[in-house]
Amino acid sequence: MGRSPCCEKAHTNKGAWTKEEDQRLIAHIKAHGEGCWRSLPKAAGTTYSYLYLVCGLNIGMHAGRVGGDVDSCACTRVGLLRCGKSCRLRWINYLRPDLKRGNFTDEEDELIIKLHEFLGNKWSLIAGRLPGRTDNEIKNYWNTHVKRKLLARGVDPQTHRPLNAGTAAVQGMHTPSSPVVASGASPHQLAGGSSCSPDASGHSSDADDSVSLPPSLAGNLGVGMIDLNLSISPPCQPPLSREADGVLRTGYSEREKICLCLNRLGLHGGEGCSCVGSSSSSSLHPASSGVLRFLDASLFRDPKVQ
DNA sequence: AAGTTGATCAACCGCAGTTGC
DNA sequence: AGCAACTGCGGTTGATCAACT
Repeated sequence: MGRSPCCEKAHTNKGAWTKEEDQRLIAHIKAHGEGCWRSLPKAAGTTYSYLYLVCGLNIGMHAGRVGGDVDSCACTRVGLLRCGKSCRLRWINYLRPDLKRGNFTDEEDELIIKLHEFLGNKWSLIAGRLPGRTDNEIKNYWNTHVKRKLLARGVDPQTHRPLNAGTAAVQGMHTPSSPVVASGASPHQLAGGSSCSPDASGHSSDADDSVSLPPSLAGNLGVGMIDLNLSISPPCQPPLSREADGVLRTGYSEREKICLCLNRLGLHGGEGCSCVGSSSSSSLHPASSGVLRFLDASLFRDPKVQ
């Protein structure tokens, strides 16, 4: 069976959040930051994060330890008895100040459809490409609106194939379970480079950072290149670094990029990398047939960490 | 006006992956 | 290395509201 619940059922509220609970959560996060539910108190034996979060609104820790004197704990006075998981969800899906409210635009609709075609039900990845939208929101929107929209178009919302067409009719198409990626790469790995905005021309500023699509698929999507960088907004700022020649440059160095040579991860130019010797970082990688070459190091940074 | 049905979406649950001891 | 605990994700549920009968 699965893990035990993240928190004790006793002493926690469930169901809809009240305004007061929202305010307390917002105040706590403003004071301590989002990361608070991760940071456990170390000094008091076996503890649970929700206890820290709950009581962090007031005195710090829920009676010191699980099984402690709950009645004497400020939690009971604070009145926000929520499991940390629930707090996180409430914050991410509802209280975060950068959330976009209101209906989805047609552009967002189409982007969701395209991303879903590539990624399947990877709602968090899709949400990462729609600033201000949450995975939960997109998931709900997909299930209530987009599915129907696609069915009305005669498209299977799961496979993105025509509902009554044979497989041969859409050769070159792929499904989320058989994505068009470099061999050995999963849909999760179908990522471009930095999350920097496209330049004024509307193209990615670095050809390496986009994913080339086979003509059949590109035609279907109505695009030639689609930027599938899946890092979470805000857009990255490539680091400023001083190179060996003493000159300050921005951007990621070749060795900061994760190389997919030989279908394994490693540093570009490192052991097993067959890129070495290629004249330019923009040249197509022989192992990836140009579909996917690098996962930029920025993808592995915690976007919340500035 | 009351009851029923359908749509929407916030919140919960369980699991997998990750982290820290 | 192994285990316990945490985090984050996707699937599902259930409360609420609007439209309809």
